[in-house]
Amino acid sequence: MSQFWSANQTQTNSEGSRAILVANSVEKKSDIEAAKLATTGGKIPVRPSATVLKICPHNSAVSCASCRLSELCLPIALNKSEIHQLDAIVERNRPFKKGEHLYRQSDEFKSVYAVRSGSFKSYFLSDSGQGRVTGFYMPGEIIGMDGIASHKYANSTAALEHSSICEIPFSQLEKLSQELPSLQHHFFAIMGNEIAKDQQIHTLLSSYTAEERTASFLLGLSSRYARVSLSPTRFLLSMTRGDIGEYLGLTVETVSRIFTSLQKKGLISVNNREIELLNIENLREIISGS
Amino acid sequence: MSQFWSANQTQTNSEGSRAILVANSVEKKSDIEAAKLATTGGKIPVRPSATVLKICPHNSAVSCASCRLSELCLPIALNKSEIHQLDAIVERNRPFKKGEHLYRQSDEFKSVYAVRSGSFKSYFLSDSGQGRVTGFYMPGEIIGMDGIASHKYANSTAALEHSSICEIPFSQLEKLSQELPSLQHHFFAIMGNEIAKDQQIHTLLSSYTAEERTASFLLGLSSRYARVSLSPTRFLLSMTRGDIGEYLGLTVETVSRIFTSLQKKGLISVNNREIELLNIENLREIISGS
DNA sequence: CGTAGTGTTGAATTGAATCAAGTGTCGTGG
DNA sequence: CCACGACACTTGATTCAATTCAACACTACG
Repeated sequence: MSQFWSANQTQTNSEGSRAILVANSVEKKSDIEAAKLATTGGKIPVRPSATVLKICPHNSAVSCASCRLSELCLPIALNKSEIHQLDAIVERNRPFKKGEHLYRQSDEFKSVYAVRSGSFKSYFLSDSGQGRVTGFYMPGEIIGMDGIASHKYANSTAALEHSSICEIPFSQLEKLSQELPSLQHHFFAIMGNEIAKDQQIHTLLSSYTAEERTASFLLGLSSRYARVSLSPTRFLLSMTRGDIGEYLGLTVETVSRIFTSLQKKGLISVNNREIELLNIENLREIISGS
Repeated sequence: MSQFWSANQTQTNSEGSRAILVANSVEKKSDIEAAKLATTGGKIPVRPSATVLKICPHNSAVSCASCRLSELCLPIALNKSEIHQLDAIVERNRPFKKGEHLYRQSDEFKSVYAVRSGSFKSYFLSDSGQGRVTGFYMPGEIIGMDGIASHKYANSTAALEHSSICEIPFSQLEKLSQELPSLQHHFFAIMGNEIAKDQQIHTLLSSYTAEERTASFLLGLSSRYARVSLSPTRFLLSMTRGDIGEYLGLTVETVSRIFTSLQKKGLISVNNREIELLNIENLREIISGS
């Protein structure tokens, strides 16, 4: 039994416990089994659940207060009563199937979304029809801020695997931010972070080689997996090589070639969507040695 | 007498009036002459000035209420009394000389800045010493939002020409946003706009050719000049070819070559830093034909 | 079980980088 | 005010990293 983690999985800390195996396979497990897996050894205490349903990572009945992502997502820095107020405006939609769209380019902007489980990609379609991936989103991350200024989403966003999200109507978020200074502060920070991140990618795209971009991408994923308590060294890619290429400004073929070349160098191990980072130090050196 | 406009210049609408000639030359004109130029035919009414000094584009005595950029910059959508409150927290610093730094990478984040005149570039220095330009900023635009999340600026920012700015201490901006819903709303919009803009550049860098990037850059400058009532077809570049290259992910040589090639095609006319867009339609076609 | 989508690998091509040599421009100090 | 030096820009020849084209293998799913 292999051990590659996707953002759909609940990784545990105790050695004895195990986790769900393959991306998108969650639904194939029985609720009972999923419950057993998820309740053993989780870092963040989960409210004793009335029904097993509560445990499924796509379950829409979790409140912000009980969500295991609460310390990464919007509720950070809010106190209990404030979280309760936030909770009231969050809409927990039905899960999204792989390929389903959260919204499409130039749809009217209404909400931002927090990823609860799974993952999403945003992409921009140019007039000439070809698309470019502008971002990947993992649990705890916020989607849709590109629509705030123009009241229309600038990108389309689709689920990469079976995923679930929390919808936060923006006008209500604004209203609440007016009442809760720490929410306003935190949302400014979230947007500032998005800006800083986008500028890093600007640097990456304008000066890094294909190998540097790819190494940087893998390390980025790694630390984002770590953030949600999944293994930073072994994980499943939810996106295709094509998606990665469109994101990094490379072709599918180049991405594939770089993966095999990094493997030959002993830095990573690739098997389809399964990635293992064997030597994070040397991966870092690839980037700084530019 | 040529007619190329820089962000330092005050362009007027009436045909009879003239404007200051060359970038960075403002200080060489007498205050009297500058005053005469600036007061004739300006679109936005300027308060009758007690001293001629008021007219200089770098003059720090202008209030938000009287600033000709007020409808582009932060005060947008604020009413008179609100603008007054904003005014109270804005610090109008001494002008910056060409090359002077507003802040440096990893300085403690304290303020965001609104460009009042001139222009700035932000750039990121990697460990390996080489820098990459992450953005250019023109009058009415906001600088420094990359520092909000981490409390440290992620970039360095320097003046490209003699320039002046309004400093807005961020903690005070937050406090005021708490009181003025429309300020909060507008600042969310400004940040959202920065995010959308950065994602556009992501697309540009990951799929456009050198020619497409350059055309897109020129058209972008053009519409930003138009925003501040300067000619969208004739302007002076305040940045070097090297800066442009670092921004677009190209080398100096390539930028230079593309400029001459676009000139040969009759789309633009280049003379040093003087740019004229001769055929905006065809420039647009270069981009969409990707 | 077949088909569409995804991934790999190789060979040829090419757009932009690099290397190199020059001219042009600006600001400074004599 | 001019001469100098540093920087900015241009142009050409060569190289190279990544794309393109092409053929094939794998996988996953109805």
